[in-house]
Amino acid sequence: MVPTIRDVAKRAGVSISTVSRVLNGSASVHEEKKARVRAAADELGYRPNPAALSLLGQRVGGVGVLLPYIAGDIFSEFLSGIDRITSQQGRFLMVSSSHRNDAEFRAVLRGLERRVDGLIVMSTEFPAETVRAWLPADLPLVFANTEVHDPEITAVNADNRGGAFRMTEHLVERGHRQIAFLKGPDGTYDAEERLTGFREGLAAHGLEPVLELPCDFTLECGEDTVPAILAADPRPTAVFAANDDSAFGLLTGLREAGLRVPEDIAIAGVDDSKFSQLAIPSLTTVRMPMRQMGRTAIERLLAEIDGTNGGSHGLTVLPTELVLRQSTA
Amino acid sequence: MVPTIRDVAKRAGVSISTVSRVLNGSASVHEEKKARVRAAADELGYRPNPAALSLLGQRVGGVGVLLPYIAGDIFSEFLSGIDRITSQQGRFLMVSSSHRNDAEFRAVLRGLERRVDGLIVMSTEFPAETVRAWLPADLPLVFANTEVHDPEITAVNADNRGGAFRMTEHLVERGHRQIAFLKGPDGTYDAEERLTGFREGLAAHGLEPVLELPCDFTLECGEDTVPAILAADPRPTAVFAANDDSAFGLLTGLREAGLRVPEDIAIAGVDDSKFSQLAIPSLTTVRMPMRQMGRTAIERLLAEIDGTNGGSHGLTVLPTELVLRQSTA
DNA sequence: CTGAAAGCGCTTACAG
DNA sequence: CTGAAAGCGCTTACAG
Repeated sequence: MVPTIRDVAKRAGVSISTVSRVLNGSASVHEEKKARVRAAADELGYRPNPAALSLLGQRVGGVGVLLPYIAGDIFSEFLSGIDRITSQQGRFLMVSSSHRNDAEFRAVLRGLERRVDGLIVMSTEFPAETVRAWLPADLPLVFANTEVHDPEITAVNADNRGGAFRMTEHLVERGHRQIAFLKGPDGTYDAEERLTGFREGLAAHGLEPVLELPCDFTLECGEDTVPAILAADPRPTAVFAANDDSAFGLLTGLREAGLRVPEDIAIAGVDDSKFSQLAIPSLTTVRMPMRQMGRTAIERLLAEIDGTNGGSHGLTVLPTELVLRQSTA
Repeated sequence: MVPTIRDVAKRAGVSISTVSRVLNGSASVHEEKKARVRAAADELGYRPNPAALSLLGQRVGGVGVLLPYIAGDIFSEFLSGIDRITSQQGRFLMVSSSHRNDAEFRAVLRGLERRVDGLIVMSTEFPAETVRAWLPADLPLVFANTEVHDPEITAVNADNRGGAFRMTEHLVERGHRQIAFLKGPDGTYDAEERLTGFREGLAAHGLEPVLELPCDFTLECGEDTVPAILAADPRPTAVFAANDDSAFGLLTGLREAGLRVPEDIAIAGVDDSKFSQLAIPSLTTVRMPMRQMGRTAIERLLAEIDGTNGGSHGLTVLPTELVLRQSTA
């Protein structure tokens, strides 16, 4: 069996209180006993039971992360930004995902909330205020990439809208007037923001959207959309896809249809995923700072947990960056 | 404050024992009280404190996953294979990674072991027997993609060696005699297995390796290796890279050097990562069944946790599959 | 300096 | 059927 504090006490010939004091350094203890306790604990490989600590209201040392879904290199960037810092601090990470409806979402939340010191939630489906209300008011909480209005809520977003806006301007500046948009999943925060940025970008130049096509961030739907794009009249000279994956799908579909990118049609995406520089042609895109978003989120969460944030809440918006490559050259 | 069983008892006008019995259905309770307890628990939003349950030796409901590192679409496939099943069962997932040396590895293990009902460990650096010895003997444990010899250990691997063997044969059959190999990180299980498969594949045809180049599974090292390949005498007519990412790096570097793939030099990888079919030329590769590996690992772990595995341990080797595309055509 | 005792939130024999 | 009590592994006043 796993040794308890009682085993250590017995072996060291002291009371469990003394063991506790030595191991936590919480009070002065006779040097000799101190040494005996340390030795006993070492020999037994004693480690306090986290459940007992947590019952006493101590920190559990864990941080929960809730993602829209685990798969995807974009999210693993985000996660590794968090993981680097938590594992450095000896904290552990609880990761959960796939919450399609609010019942599922709340179930996952319930499983997480009592087991961690704080939570990072990336919710593209529910606004921060809604999720906040599902959780105990005293649970440290940071949102990422989530719709938020209440300034009391701590959150870090990327400038989805601004990035899409500037990408649209870039296309206009390159002479495009018929620009189609490949949408992300309906009702999804980042997808909607990008669409809005696109529309605003066009409007800023007195243009109207010619074509807004439904898609869902996947390669497949990008590829499937090609016929609709080619059939459009007037046919768009550029397509701005709401993410890189669907842009890759476009690239493939267009090549199969015998079109050249960017000569016949320009393509742009959002994410700057690993392959965007490798694609042929390489993909012009809006870089989403996922790793930095993870880092910022965990830093703000830890500050909140440790009470060192001085009550500073509110939204941090990380800048996005235009990455110009061959697909719009 | 979060309501406790005591609050529910008070509200329902019964003892905490009765509350416990009602909520667990562990004994028959007067119907009327039952209803009162249920109502009180509902109104209060009562949920048992997982720490208390865990102190009593009950299952905590969690599964830990230890990965070499979190980033990478390959691992997120693995994770999502696990996550699908755990979240279906209302279990939670604790994920950890980045263990560069054994001290770090053991620290992560310690953080995990008491907080979960079982553990899935993907250890490319330490053999299963070693990791096993670092953990309590009674902790349900499944290894994935890890060197293992002891038949008592439950593990699921992909047939790295066989896949590399067949890929090598494929290259030989396509007429290549000067085949270079781009290695993975030294001392890493899957990388070593692939190298072995390569050598055995050559040997089976009476060939010798002409060039085995150090690399570390990254795009960058793949690209950086190109000069060495071009400088080799005799120059290889094919390069087999230990993973897709380094193969993509090769593709880029070779194109920049003005070589055509596969006409001037054939390229193959391992993984069948998302982008391999999108690359130009599309990449011939060995498909690693990461999602299935995750699914199998979690299924075997849950069987072990629930004691429904009938004591069946041992290694499952999932087949890998040759995916022939343009880069070796 | 140090031990006995209370208590964190629960479950489960043990008595009724 | 139901409550009081013990106990899971710890920490922390409380007395010495």
